[in-house]
Amino acid sequence: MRLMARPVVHTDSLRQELLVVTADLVDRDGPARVTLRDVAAAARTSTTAVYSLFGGKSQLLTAVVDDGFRSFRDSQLAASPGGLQSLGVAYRDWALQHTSLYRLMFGGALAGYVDCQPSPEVAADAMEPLLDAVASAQAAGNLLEAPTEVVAVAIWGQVHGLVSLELAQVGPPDADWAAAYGAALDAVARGWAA
Amino acid sequence: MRLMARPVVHTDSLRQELLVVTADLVDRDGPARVTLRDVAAAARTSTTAVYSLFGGKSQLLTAVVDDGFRSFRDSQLAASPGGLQSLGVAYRDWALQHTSLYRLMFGGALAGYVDCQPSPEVAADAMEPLLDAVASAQAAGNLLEAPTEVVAVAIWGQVHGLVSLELAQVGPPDADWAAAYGAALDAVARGWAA
DNA sequence: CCTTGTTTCATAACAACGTTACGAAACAAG
DNA sequence: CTTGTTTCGTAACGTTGTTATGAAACAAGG
Repeated sequence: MRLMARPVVHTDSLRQELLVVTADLVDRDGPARVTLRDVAAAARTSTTAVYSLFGGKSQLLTAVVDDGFRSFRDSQLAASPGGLQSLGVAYRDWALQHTSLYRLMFGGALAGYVDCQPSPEVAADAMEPLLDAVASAQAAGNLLEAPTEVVAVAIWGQVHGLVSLELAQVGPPDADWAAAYGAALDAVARGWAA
Repeated sequence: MRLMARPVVHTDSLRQELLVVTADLVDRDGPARVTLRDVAAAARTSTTAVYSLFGGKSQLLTAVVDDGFRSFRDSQLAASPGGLQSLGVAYRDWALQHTSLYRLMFGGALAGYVDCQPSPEVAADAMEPLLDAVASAQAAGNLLEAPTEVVAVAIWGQVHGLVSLELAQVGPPDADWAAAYGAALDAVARGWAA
């Protein structure tokens, strides 16, 4: 029989708590101002918990980013019935409702400031609604017959780029981002129409 | 007459040297691994120089980013005679040749990991070739008559998004980015055609 | 009930970073 | 040579991620 010792506190529920608390801090103060000490204090534990449950700060942030991609996929799934345009609108809506998380998800990996690249399968899952929409639009003869993945990646990039320029506030200071986004969605639709 | 004291070493040429050295380090090790001590050592000076010449690390990085936008604008200007498609190709070429810098320019601001947002007028200058190309294509009747700035921002975003997804390696692991980019440029052209 | 043994985790130490404060270095003037 | 002033390299500080240490917590055996 196994010798039981001090009871385990670094359990899976604390893991969840740490994820929530970290996501909150990221959303409130931005990724840069999130420290392990703050995370631990907010979860009423010590920094050791992060190391025993995640392995370190980058793995914690990676887990937060993965959760972000899952939440994003859910919102895409909900918008799926509306077709491609609806996916595009939902994309920006989600990003504007989770600005800091979106910035961490894409900007973090881009800048290389944290080693928090999303797990490939999670990112792939997030892209699935778009892939399906592209495939069915192609099947219906409404979309160009280029390889589905190529079309989907291209559309994703076009949509992501506008949102990320808007969030980074790079570009003309008085830019009308909503108008630009709407016009871009229309252009995307026209550009890929069969 | 002014009382001369210890000769000035923190001169403008040292400022340039610091910019070059920092850009080198960013390009070699990525923005995250650049420390002021390394920068100072590489420029054979002390960290004080960064503070007296720039004010701090964020201002140094901002200056590097601004230089990046200027170099980017030069490459866009060189591609200007080829029209919109040529600008698009040059965009990705420059990004792939200055990956770390590009990541810092856009990912840094997006992730908020450093306070290094580009100076607005420098970013605006970088966008000028695109604005001009859009304006003249509109004048020639080849492009939609939506507000020039809206069209330009939308196109920039579409192009930037694909490049940034490629650099961040977010997306399908076996994605054919070159193909996706080429197809996207064609789609952009079709989508905004008059 | 106390001792022993084992596991678990909070605290404290460590190294590295950005930043600031200090004081030596370097030269003009008297 | 001394004094005065400016300049900048060195060293100190506070904070960060990470690691090491030892106390806390409980089961088993006497």
